[in-house]
Amino acid sequence: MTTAQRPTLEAVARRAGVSRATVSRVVNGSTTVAEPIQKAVRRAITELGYVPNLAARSLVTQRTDSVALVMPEAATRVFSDDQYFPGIIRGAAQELEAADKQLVLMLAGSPAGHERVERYTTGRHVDGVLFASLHGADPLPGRLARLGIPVVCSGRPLGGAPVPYVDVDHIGGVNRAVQHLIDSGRRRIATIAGPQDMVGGIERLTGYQAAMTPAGLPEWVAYGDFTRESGATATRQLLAEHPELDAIFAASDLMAHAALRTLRATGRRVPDDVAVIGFDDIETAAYTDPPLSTVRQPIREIGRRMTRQLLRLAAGEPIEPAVVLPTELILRDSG
Amino acid sequence: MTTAQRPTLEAVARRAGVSRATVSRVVNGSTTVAEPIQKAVRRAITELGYVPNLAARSLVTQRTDSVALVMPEAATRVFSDDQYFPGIIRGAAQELEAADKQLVLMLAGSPAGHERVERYTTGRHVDGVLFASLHGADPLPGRLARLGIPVVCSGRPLGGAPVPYVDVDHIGGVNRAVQHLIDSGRRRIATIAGPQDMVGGIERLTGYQAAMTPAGLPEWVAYGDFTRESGATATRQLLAEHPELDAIFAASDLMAHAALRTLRATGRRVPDDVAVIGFDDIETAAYTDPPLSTVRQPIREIGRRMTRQLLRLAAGEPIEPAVVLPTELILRDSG
DNA sequence: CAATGTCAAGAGAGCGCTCTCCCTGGCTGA
DNA sequence: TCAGCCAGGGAGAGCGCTCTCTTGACATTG
Repeated sequence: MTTAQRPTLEAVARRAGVSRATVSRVVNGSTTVAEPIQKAVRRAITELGYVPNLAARSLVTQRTDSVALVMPEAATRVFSDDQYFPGIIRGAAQELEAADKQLVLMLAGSPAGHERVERYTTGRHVDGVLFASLHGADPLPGRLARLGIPVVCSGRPLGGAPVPYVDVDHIGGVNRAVQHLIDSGRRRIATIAGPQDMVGGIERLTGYQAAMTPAGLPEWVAYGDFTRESGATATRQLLAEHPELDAIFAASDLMAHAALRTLRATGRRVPDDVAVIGFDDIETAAYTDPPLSTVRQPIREIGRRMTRQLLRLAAGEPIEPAVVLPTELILRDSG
Repeated sequence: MTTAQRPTLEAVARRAGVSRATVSRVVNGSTTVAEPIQKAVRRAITELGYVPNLAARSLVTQRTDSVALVMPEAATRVFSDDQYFPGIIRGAAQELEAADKQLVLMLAGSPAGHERVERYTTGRHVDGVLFASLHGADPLPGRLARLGIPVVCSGRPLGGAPVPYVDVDHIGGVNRAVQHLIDSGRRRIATIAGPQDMVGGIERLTGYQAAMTPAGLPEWVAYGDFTRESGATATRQLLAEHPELDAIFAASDLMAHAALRTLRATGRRVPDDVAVIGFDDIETAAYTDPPLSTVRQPIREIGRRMTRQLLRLAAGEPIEPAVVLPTELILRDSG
């Protein structure tokens, strides 16, 4: 417990011999305060160690200077060792720091968590809400948008809610990757697709098809959920159904990593017998055996752009409804 | 922009035909309100969609119902693919959710960031502060504690500030790991130590020494900063100085992973020629080649316990100044 | 030289909530 | 019967800040 009461505007004003209003003006950077008075006020502020009470400020300004970052992922995937969420967090934190706003992190894995997020965000306890990686057609972003609360999603929201989003060019990136496999002579190219209730999962599969169909090649698909375990299962399944396959595109690096191991366990050499390309370019990708070729997506940049869009929205500025960032094919040794 | 003004206590009170005070009592769960009135108030609340204004509440209660989680790591290491921070975040988020409090995330990598954290936390904008993984002897936790602001650190704070903390048994875990190497016949055991300005780095080295010295074995130390790059460099250095080494204990799994690869690149077999044991038990550890033996630390549990301690502190309850969680030796194939 | 304009600074009204009184009325017990 | 006592509910004073409105001092103009 502090014994010393925190100094208030009033105290600063008395000490500087001015009114509360003037101190407020100085604190908030108004230019209409004469130089000597500004100096006196600032001195009083440092002498007293004055820090504005944000609750009081919020009460009158109707702003909170904080934004929520919601991660509605199932607990298993969030924070597995893929770096999606940490990347988004860093990008967002960086932009918010520049804007001097706070980042409130909310995990909405459980139904209770989701309800809590809803209560909190609809209660306008934040100036805006960032959604990282929606699952399925969550109605919450649309509902918030309709309430007039600024919202930006990472990844195009399924269900067609008119919510601004930032995403990467999944289709183009995967298309290039699969085209590269075709160009290097592969003809029996399978894919481990991601979950089909997430836009990333859907579009990466579309990208695969967009390269395979025009080439007249057979499309072999197994489904995973982006994790290593699911990647191993899917690889075994593909090998059982199509033992002659000579390449695999996996919709995540974790699944690609598992494919690498599973292929080796069955005596296949990578890339000699089977080429493998992943998606994400996680840190580990450069350290697999062999190093993994992959489609890089600029995760931090997604977080940054989302935040910038949100801040504009909150400031009442118009923004484009969709920002799509480029992906890049990183060729290492696996394919 | 919302056109509809948010309903206030006043509005609910009018609708329910009671006073503001009574509504407040119902909202805050006072028992001294008669059943029928409670019902009426609750109905008015749902009908109007009333959500309390937290700023207004904070202003009078002097609580914010939020706690800050500060990550003062250098940008390079935070959120590399080791799972320390995500783990802490999840653990903390989980406990805070149960207590219905918010998690405010602050990255204090840069000097500006650190200054921002200081301003924010000393300004009492949160009910308590969690520090994850201090670097060096940061004076901030001690300063906050002296201001009467609840603080809990992950890892014993260097510099001897009397701040409660939650840590794992680094020394015991490493000791067991190195002892295991000795027991399995290794005699030329080197270590890749972590940064010596972090308590984890220091104590893991101590653990190594605590096993080696009594056994009368030579102590070979190279230093890294927990990252893969530093692990590779350290391994090369150790091999140059002691080509005859037959085991390496690395103070992080990332460094151990790099050691695995570097050893293989020099033609050594793991574990036949050189055994390797890491620390952390990150997800990737089970997927290295060969799968990595390591000392597991319960990261999520650290986050949970820190938060529990903090909440107790904030509630004015007494807590033990240090909580030390056990570590566990996980034997896979590398050593 | 009076009238007007300009700009800096103060006064004061809330923002939406909690919480401490204080009042009311229905019961109890002597 | 009536004082005495609660439990339940209302009144009202702020919490610390922002912001509009107003005042006051001085410069400018006809």
